[in-house]
Amino acid sequence: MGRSPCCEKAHTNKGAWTKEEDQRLIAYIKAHGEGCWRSLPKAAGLLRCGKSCRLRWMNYLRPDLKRGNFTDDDDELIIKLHALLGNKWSLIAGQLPGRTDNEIKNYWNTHIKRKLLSRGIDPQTHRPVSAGSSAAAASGLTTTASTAAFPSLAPAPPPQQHRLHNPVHAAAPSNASFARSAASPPSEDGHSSSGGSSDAPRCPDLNLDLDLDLSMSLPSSPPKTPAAASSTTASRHHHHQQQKTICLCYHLGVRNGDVCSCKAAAPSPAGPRAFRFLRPLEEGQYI
DNA sequence: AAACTCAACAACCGCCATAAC
DNA sequence: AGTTATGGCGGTTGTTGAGTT
Repeated sequence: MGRSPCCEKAHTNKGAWTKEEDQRLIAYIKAHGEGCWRSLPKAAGLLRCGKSCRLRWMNYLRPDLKRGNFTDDDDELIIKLHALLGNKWSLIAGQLPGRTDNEIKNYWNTHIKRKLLSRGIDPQTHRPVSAGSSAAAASGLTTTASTAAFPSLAPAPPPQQHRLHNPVHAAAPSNASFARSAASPPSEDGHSSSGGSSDAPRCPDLNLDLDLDLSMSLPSSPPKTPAAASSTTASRHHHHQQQKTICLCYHLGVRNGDVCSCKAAAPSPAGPRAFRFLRPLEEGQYI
């Protein structure tokens, strides 16, 4: 039995939002906070699907959004995160305060893809696109993802000061399955690789030497208000002031102890729906 | 000036995970 | 324990405006 529609489509507006609709939504959320998106439209006097309201708020109306151009640093950060996470736009957005997953996704598709292609890098695999790349791989070329994606970084020694304190880097060699799950490139057709085994070649020696400060920001305690609980994305962004350094494994949804031995403060999951947890993989199992 | 092309981005759609019943 | 409702995510499409012919 299929899902019922989230709203009565016959009585909802679609398409671009008007200024009046925006004002109604803003006013309502200012007065009542982010709450039940399903009932919000009616309560706010909007002829919109709740889902549409949520999207409009999250991607456009939220006051903490940073509008404007991405910097080169942002570009590089997005590329690095994409190399690590694939098309997990919400996770990537979590590392760029004020940016939304939709914005980053659009930016990726319109700017960064071309930027990488102009560098000769396949934007999905972060490996060289040249015809010889597969041959190079077959011949034992050990180009890491980072050097593939950032040729300019290749000659430089591994950075020390911002060396990942997250254990992905450290744990990967001792747990190849996680290394694959966290760092496996998305399939070539642009879809997420979560659909099981793929015939796309994996990069077994993927050594993401990410020069990132991957300090994650998470609520120090589970959301208590319905509004906070209703939106993990919002809470993620709203709690950037409460910086708490935890490991990337945690942020990726790996429970402490499954594959990560990091002892960093990984509090009880920040709310029941904060993450979609990965199941620890069996040896040799691929995502 | 009109027609066309393309980049940018807002919004929609379908699916998934999970809370709620 | 099973079913349904809801929020959230990623992929895709539609619209718009700028640039080009």
